[in-house]
Amino acid sequence: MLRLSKLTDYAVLVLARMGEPGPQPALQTAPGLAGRTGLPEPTVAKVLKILAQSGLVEGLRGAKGGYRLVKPLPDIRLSEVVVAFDGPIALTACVEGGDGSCSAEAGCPVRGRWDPVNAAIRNALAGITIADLAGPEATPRPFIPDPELSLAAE
Amino acid sequence: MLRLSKLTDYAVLVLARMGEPGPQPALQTAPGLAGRTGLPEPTVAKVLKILAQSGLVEGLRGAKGGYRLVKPLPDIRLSEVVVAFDGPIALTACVEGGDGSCSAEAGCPVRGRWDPVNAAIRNALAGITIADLAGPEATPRPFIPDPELSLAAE
DNA sequence: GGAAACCGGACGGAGGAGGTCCTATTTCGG
DNA sequence: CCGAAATAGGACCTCCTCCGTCCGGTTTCC
Repeated sequence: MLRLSKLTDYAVLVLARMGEPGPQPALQTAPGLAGRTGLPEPTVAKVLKILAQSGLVEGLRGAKGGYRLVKPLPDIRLSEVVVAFDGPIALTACVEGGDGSCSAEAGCPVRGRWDPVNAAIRNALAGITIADLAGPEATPRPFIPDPELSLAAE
Repeated sequence: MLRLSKLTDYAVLVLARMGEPGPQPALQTAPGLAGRTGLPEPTVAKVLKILAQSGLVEGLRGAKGGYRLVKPLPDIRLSEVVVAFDGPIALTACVEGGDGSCSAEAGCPVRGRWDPVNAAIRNALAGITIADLAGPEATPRPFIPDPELSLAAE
């Protein structure tokens, strides 16, 4: 139903918790965040692993290790999180170079016309930061979408 | 991967074919459209049934029956098609009134903050018509998204 | 050297989407 | 009056993807 995956949802929650000030403002462990978010610990660990692979958080190994935000919440765009978990934002499979999987590729009237739609979605998600979703204590920055991106003429 | 369902994709194709002028500009049968789009006939029939239920096309029964567009392609918003097949546009399950399904509902830092995101997606999809996806022969109308909807302040 | 924590991958179950088919109903044409 | 053509509305089954979990390996601090 045009849903993003549950992992993405969890990731926003985890990032929001990591961003709020506390006793350990910088370094947080997976078990600790699991307890604080109310999510099961293996799931939180998986989320953090993916976030680390994407470069949105930094993982420090060893005892007294943990995860640390690489940049503050207002600088993390929602689109970055979505891409990390759901892959490139593309509403249809008919995007990346025609690999012949589409049977009616030749003479398809909508060939290549989904790109402006994808760009519009991407733009919408890029205009919202995790700070916007985390709460009012974070400092949101206003965002004006570029009209050219909403319906890009070729 | 933030994909919309295949049926939605097919629906756009079918609508695009229905909109282009031809020998029978108004009335088209499911088998005929199947042959013209290259899609399997039962699938096209299913798509048309759903489109008819949503009021986007009108079905005429009996021999010499078929389907007819209710309004021209430039008046059909992509969001209408998406809603018809994928249901209400909501990126997360945490939207409609808290039914207790969310375990960490109380004290959830992102509670209710997804609504602006959903509105932004909805706005992006509403700003594109099937005519925009069908080809240049249809008359596109320029669209300027409302910045207020992209990141609605409460 | 042991404990704590991250890293990477693998595995199985559950849920939803996709595709097909069947029957009933309506309408046109002979 | 009857048969053909086409829509209407389901039911059904299969397959694929996501989700949650777990395991072994590695790194670092006490």
